[in-house]
Amino acid sequence: MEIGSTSMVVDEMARGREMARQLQADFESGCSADTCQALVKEILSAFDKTISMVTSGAVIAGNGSQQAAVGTELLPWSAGKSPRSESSSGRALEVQQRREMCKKRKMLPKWTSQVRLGSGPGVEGTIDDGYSWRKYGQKEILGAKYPRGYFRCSHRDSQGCLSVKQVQRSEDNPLVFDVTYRGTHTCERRPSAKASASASRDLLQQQQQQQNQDLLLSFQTGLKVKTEGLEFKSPEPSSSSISFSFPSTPVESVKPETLTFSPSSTLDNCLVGCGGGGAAFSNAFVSPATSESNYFSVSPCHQMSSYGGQALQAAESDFTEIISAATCASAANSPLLDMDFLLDGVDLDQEFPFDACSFLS
DNA sequence: AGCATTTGACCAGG
DNA sequence: CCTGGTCAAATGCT
Repeated sequence: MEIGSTSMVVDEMARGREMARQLQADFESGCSADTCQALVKEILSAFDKTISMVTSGAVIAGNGSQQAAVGTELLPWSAGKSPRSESSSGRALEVQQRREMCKKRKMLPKWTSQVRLGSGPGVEGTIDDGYSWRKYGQKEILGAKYPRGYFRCSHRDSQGCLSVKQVQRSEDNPLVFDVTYRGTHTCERRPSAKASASASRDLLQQQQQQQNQDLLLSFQTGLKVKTEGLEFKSPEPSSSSISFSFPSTPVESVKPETLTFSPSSTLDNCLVGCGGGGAAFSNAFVSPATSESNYFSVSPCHQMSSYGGQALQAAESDFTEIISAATCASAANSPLLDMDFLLDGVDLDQEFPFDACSFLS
């Protein structure tokens, strides 16, 4: 975690403002899409850095020299040993660290998303948003019909990433899950996300072209996302990957499903509609963690090589497992932004690799 | 064997 | 004291 000061935050915000001005000027003068996109990335990067500095607790308001050491250095896990294995002398320190950690967690930004899954007995799915999550607990909640699952970023130990999420099935609608995120990702995205998506695209082109055309048609028909409240639109969010799987019912019978991200408090609505009997969904906005080109993929085959076990388990019983791999990385990394994507015009052959191997089985 | 998940226990806050 | 959140040993899976 980058240790920041107030001045660093201000600098970063000023940089973002300057970029926005530049973008406005370029818009008026009719700049190229590439130039605008580059500026957008820079702006988002500046915002994200700012958020990271603030939410990491690395900034003490009013005095940059009094930076609190509440980054990874105070966390028990960053010490490389189990808190409970410490000696008695370390016990007090451990308790103190735990208190600090709890306080800090409460200060982390928190928002809730509602994820709606498609219906049908065969619904299963998983999301690859470039982040990996590890389940660290499940708890029966008083008065709640369904248990709550607790997930943390699997890079917590290695990179000190504090992002966590809670997944709980909605009582009103069993197909809807409330996903509460806390903390932004400070870890690097899995580099394999894009590569695996490309591989599946190639596979698609070689083996499943005809079947997928039907699926694509169906998907395009049902997949419509509206954009509101955003000055500049991007047809594809950055570095996100979506894996879908579909019920073994005819494609034509699949009704569009919608999932809604509704970040609370400081966030406006982040509404994303997904069609095609959608399972789970995630998206990622332009992230500071990666400067790579935008990528957006949808795969009806749930990429069994990587997530098969999880998907199968999910299919068996609790959809919580589906969400376990799912994350709204966009919200996790860029909670200040609202973005809906109009995908009708997107060339799905290029950008949405399908692998219908499991879908057809 | 290494990794992820499960689950009972522990802890802190209200 | 109760509850939600987290830990970590046990277990399962690849």
